Amino acid sequence: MITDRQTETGQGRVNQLGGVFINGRPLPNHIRLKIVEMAAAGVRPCVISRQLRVSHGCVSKILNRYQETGSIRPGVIGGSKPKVTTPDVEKRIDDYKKENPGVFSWEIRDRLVKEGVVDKASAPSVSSISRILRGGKRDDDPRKDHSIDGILGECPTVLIHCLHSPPHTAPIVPHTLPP
DNA sequence: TCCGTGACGGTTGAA
DNA sequence: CCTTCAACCGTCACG
Repeated sequence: MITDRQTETGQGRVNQLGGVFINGRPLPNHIRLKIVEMAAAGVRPCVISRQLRVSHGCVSKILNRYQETGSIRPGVIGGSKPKVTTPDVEKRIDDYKKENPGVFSWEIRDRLVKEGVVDKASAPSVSSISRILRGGKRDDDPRKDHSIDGILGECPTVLIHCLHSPPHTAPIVPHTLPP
């Protein structure tokens, strides 16, 4: 059985501060907004944490992210990175390297094409190959920089303006609907 | 007391 | 359609 007051749906959980959250899922947008609003208004993080009943670790993280990226939104969850090479191709590259550790990337590319492992047109770039050679890692991760910070309409001036409205009015969320 | 950090248990979604 | 698995989540506890 689960402790605390969980909702019937089993989704809601309550943290040490009495705040509701859903484990594994981002905080709702209006709370993220509020955190940034308050910080912009000069409220200390510890106060924000207590008042909104969000763990200080989370407040810290969200504020930090906002400072770095200018975005209120959580990162992109789930899915896999688009792969430029198939697992099969990666294995071949690995094999070639094992046979001849000093091999150049362009040589590998040539060989992949020559042996018909890949089509000439769709062959991985030399830099892709060298990346695979180097790390055995995945290709580079431009995921974060891809984030488009404009789409939310989260202009700080708007946030501050929100803040100035009387506390009893409903929080004005500028149509920030997650897909 | 405040806050940065990372382990932890969790969910997600393209491949 | 089902499974994988690396990405992110917020909370908690430590320092």
